[in-house]
Amino acid sequence: MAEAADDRLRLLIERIERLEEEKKGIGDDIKDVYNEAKAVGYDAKIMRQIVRLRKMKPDDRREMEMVLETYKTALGLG
Amino acid sequence: MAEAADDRLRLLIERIERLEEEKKGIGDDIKDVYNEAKAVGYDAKIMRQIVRLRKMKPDDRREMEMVLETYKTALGLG
Amino acid sequence: MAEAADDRLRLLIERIERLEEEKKGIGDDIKDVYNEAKAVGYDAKIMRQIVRLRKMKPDDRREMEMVLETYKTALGLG
Amino acid sequence: MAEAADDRLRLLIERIERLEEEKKGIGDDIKDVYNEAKAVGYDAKIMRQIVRLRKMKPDDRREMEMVLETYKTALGLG
DNA sequence: ATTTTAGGAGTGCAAC
DNA sequence: GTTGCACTCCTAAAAT
Repeated sequence: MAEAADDRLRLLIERIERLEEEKKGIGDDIKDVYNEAKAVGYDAKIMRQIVRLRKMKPDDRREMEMVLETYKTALGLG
Repeated sequence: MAEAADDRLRLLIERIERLEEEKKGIGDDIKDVYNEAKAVGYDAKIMRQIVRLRKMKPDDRREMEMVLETYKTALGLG
Repeated sequence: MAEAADDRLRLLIERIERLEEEKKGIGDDIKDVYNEAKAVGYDAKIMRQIVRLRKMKPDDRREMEMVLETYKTALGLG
Repeated sequence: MAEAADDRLRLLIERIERLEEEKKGIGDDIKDVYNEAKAVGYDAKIMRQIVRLRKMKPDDRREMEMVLETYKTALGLG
């Protein structure tokens, strides 16, 4: 019976759509926070870098930063 | 007083981090649904196309599909 | 001798930079063609879809299109 | 006469496809350089950061780095 | 281990 | 001018 299969697919799609709406809502909330930050003078792009750095394990972060410094020195970007 | 500014930035960052966690959670839920769909034989990639098509306004979708057909015919992809 | 290592890194970086410039140049050329197409009335976005479809193996493309049709029918997007 | 229009579209598409092939070729060359660099012990990910930094105007780069340092200090990532 | 795929970030363009 | 869209790039995850 094809209708059963159709329904199953439709239900899966609808679940995904609901979840994507939620996800979009949260994405909008995040955007709001960045705008709020910008309004008081913070730089959103650099805040994103901070968020990324804080996601890393401290040891990995330090290691990465050290290698970066080394390369920068080698290239005269010190 | 610099500490106040530091705190303000930190609080903004922490709000963003909390929201990103939530967002990631929902992203994982979506992934689960796709896996569930795959497990019963559906093609996730094509399901994503369906989700995209359903996001469009029906008139826009039909218009787009018509133009696409025209181009496909012109290119011998009919 | 650190300078030798520095030079090696610098040379690699410079090769990459040269290649990226070339790549950017070609990207600009592609953009020009799309603009030219738009100027005579074609829809760039749909042209991109055509390019994507033509990249696929014909059998894969037909297979994909058939599954897509099936799903669209199931969802009432026919 | 529809065939003329079809041809025009086809020719535009083919020009794009040729350019995209070239672009892909260069992309592969870039990948080769990164692999070569990796083979002698360099970290490709950090090399990409270097390439990005070198693309910036020196003043902008320094400004950005200073702000980043400020934020890192504020967040205890110093 | 290699290639593909998806998600996220940044950039530039375009429309309003 | 700024908001949104589309494209590119990069990284991480997946699949093979």
